[in-house]
Amino acid sequence: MKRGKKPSEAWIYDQVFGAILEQRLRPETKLTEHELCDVFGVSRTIIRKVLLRLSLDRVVELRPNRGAIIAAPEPNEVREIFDARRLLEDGIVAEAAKKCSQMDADMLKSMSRREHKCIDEQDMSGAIRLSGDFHLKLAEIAGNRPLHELLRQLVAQTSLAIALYVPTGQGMCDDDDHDRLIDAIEGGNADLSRTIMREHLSVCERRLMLETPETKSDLRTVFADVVAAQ
Amino acid sequence: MKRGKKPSEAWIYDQVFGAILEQRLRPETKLTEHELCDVFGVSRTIIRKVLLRLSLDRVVELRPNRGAIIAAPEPNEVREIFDARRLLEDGIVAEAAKKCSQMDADMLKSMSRREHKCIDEQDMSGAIRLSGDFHLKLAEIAGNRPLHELLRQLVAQTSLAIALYVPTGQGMCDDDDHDRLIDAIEGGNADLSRTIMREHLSVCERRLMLETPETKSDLRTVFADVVAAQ
DNA sequence: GTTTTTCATATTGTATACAATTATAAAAAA
DNA sequence: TTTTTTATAATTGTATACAATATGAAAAAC
Repeated sequence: MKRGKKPSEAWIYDQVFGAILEQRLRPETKLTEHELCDVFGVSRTIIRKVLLRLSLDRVVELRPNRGAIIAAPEPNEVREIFDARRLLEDGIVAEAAKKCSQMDADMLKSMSRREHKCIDEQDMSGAIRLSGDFHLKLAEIAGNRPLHELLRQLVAQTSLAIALYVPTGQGMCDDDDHDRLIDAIEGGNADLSRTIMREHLSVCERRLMLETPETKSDLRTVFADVVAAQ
Repeated sequence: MKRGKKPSEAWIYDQVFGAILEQRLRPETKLTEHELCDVFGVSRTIIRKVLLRLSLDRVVELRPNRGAIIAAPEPNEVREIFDARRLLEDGIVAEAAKKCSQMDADMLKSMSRREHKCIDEQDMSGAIRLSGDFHLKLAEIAGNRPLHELLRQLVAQTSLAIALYVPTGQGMCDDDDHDRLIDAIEGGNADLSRTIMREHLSVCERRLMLETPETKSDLRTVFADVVAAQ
């Protein structure tokens, strides 16, 4: 924690969100207000604001009178998030392709380089973060603030889903979709950009182990064949 | 206000939002926490939560150390909101056309009737609300919860924009776009639905006036009748 | 042995007290 | 008069106290 000065609400938000990305905080984990107060050295007033923001980003679930837990989106919900992103980013990337300046393109390339570096160093939470920032930068280039804010929410939820459904250490974005996207955008090719974006999001979605059932296992089902053989 | 029992956070949110829609609260009006506490008979804790939620919906602006005021989106921002809605609702209405059941269609028709009734009775805030609900119902039919939540935010911002940029009493939706939309959706015609929706949103946008009326309101006067009922 | 009840503890929800900051207005200087 | 300064009041930001609710463990009932 920061020395001397008290940590800000935004900083605490980042710390908690980061811990979720790094899977140090697992889904369903209870976030007790008093514990967070102790950890960060602030009052419940601040912690409650952080928890409210996280809950509005659907990263934690706020249950009335029963406190906050780390959210655990069902595979079904994750698919809806990706559907929503395909719709939004289809329009965003097309607009970005029209408006992208040389400075914008340079920034995108720099972000992509940093992302590759994280992947090389096995820093998966860093890679998830930078990947999200890359997509948000496109929304910024597209120049529609409401869309940028909406995508920010979807990216936060996607980041949680990746942290949940991709085993630690396993590669998520070891391809170079982002680089191909930059080329298409830099060339002002809106249609190609859209195709790559759509395909990119679908590839990401398929990499998630969404077939894994979230619900608890039924013992009878699990041992059905063993018992039958008896 | 509710008798005896203290008003809930959600109810206060609705009251304030409703007052904005009905233009009893004008843009730039300062929302002093203590005054709202007096008006609604709750502590600042509750009022601050309401203000935070309203600010996240961009209906009020929360300025650090300087309190909350009713938001006044610039014409430029309003255009971005409509751009964003065209993108989202293009996809939403196409999906709704595919999935719309008879029960859904009946509900849409019922909502449209109620909307026409409000317009006939010059109840403009009611009409704005019902129009928003109609669009949100389409998102519900489309069956994508994240998209529904994102559209809810955009609808709230649009409602504020309409309340701001359309003079009181003047018609906003005196056409029957919604009814034509229902026909296309009921017939499962996705492409036609998209065309109507796109055109509908553009017509709404063009109806808005680009002059900014900025008279502040007095909180006690605005909520006088609500409090008297207690 | 299992379930239900009861009670103590822990946790969240709300109100309020105090601190930090900003707005207002009167007094002083230009 | 106009501007600057300064003190006072008003308002927001944060911490904490108290109330309402939920949790969990021991005792009672079945």
